[in-house]
Amino acid sequence: MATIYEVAALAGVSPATVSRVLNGAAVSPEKVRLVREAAEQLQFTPNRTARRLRNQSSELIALLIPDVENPFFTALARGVEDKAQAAGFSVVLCNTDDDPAKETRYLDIANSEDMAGVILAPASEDGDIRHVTDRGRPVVAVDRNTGLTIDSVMVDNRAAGVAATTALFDAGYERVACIAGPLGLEWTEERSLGWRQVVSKRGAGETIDRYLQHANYRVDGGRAAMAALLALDSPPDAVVTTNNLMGVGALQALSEAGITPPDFGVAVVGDLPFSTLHPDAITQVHLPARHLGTTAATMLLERIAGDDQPARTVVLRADVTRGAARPAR
Amino acid sequence: MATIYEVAALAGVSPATVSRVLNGAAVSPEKVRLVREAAEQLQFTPNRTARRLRNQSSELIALLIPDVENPFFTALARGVEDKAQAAGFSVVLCNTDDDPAKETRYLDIANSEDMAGVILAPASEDGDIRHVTDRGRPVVAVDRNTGLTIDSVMVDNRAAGVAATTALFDAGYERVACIAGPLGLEWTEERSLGWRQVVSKRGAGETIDRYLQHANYRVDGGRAAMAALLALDSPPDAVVTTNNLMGVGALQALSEAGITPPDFGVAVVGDLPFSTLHPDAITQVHLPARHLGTTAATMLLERIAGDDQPARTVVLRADVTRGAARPAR
DNA sequence: AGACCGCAAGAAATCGGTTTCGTCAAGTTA
DNA sequence: TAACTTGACGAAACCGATTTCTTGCGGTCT
Repeated sequence: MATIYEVAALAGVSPATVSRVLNGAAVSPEKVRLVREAAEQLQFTPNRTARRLRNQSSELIALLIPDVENPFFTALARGVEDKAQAAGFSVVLCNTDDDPAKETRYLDIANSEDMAGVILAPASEDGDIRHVTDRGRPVVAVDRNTGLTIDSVMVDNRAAGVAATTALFDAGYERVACIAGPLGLEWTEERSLGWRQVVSKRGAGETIDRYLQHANYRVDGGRAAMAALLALDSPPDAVVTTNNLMGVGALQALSEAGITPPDFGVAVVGDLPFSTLHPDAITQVHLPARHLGTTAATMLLERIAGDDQPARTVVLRADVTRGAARPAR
Repeated sequence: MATIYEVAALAGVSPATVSRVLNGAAVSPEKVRLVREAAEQLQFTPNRTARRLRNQSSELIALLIPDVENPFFTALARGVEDKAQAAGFSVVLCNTDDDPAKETRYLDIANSEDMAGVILAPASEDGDIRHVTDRGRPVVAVDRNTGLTIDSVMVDNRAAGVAATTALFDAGYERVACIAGPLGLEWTEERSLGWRQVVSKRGAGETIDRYLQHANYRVDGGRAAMAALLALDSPPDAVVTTNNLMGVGALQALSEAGITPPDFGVAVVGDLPFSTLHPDAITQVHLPARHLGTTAATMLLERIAGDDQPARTVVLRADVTRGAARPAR
């Protein structure tokens, strides 16, 4: 690994001059040429560690997400990456597993690695985000809220729940259930509130609470909840799931019971990844995952560039592709 | 951000002593206590950049994969992460998009960031991996081969192709087609060779070449290829796809044509992510993605620890879950 | 012609740790 | 008691960039 000193020696100048050439400060054309040639010849790449120690900042952005295996978050990551790349930043992807301890660990790393900024889908509301913001490092929250007043990019979850549920009623279903995530997570509560709001107007009454299932927000949870719904005395004829994975689980359970949409209405808040179903059998409320990422990255880059206006919150809306109408009996 | 100097001043010792306490060198119990207290009081976290500059290495592992949105690679990433975490290393996930230029860029970054090592699913055989290995930084290739003799963890692709095809014949299908990736990629060629090997023994003869479709290895490619197969004069009654995404595409095309497995046999080399189908309708050759990751990470960590035995190649085998038999006509 | 300004470029300080080297004191051996 | 070993620990070098400080040269203004 050639150093700036070796380049300087070969070019017959001082290290300072080499640095100036590299960073575009004033140097005579003659020496610029000498330095360029020497750098070329030695295949010189500046050592980022040394540079960072001096500059106290790097071109690294940390992206903390709960689960790399969830397509929603990978799409978001792609969005972040695209914007970051274009601005000359690299993205470090970190898995928090929704574990506040892991999250804290990564935030500490972001600090001691002198990262330029952090984009965070927070595991909990009371994470140690302060560790980072206190040091003046910009942080943007994405998809979920923090307790702090920092830049954030959210989805209108209530509206998403409303849209999913409305689509099912419009398609002719009458007993619309909901598979929601665990209590205490804002995003899923908001979406199921959207469902409740529509059902209380257009639904069959009475049954609301029996038709609301809480599950862990993964595939197996959705599957179990769907099975439970089907086992009810008067089962629903349609279901809304508050995220993509539970949607997959619900469809699996239906498939195992020999039922295929649109015989049973299904609306998913989120995209069904790699679905092999006929695409318009199902209502999908497409969460703008990638857009969430690009927006967050843009905001973060602005902060890194020195923008210090008050914290902003951007709320994006989901758009819906409606599934088929309920077939006549 | 407190520095080691401030801690030293507060504790009334030299920075060297603080460093020794932190790194477990011999220091008198009394001073250890003083330093510990000072560090605690100042919330001292060592600056990783400075440490790295001195040590010329970090606890960072770069993982270069072609596509974070492909579940195969995210599962692999999880495997790497689990092992790395346990050993106190952090993983930096990088998307190469199968673009040799991006790959080179990230390899350069791995170098100039003084990363401890690299796990690489190579975009091409002639990438600039030398940049890294030449500097003595350990590199493990995973899933795909490089031209170089370095540690690598592979899948027995031929056997996977054979297993998928055999399962279909065993299930009673007679005209088994293959949807393969583009020519020139070893993994897909090997898998389709496995298919060819079985078909030439058990197949209907003649038609082999017409039943082999090449597509880009993504969902849309698989879908188009399946559509093309269905449009043949004497269409196949089953298909093998050489990866997961093309499998999804093929199933979509079938679904659009109103055909559902097992009426048409489908075997996928790879796992169908988030499948909503009845699970045993389809043959899946489960590639050990996560295991690939843990194995690669283990090998890399050994190298980082100083192991310098000759390059090893580990070949993992896939296991099969067989789909349903072909229904009688 | 002498004072002044501007610019290129080298010397040296700096970032914050780790590590070598040297010193000094306490303990050991002859 | 003198010579020697051992261990704790401070001073200073070091990692490789960037940046400030300083110097010296050439040109301009009066």
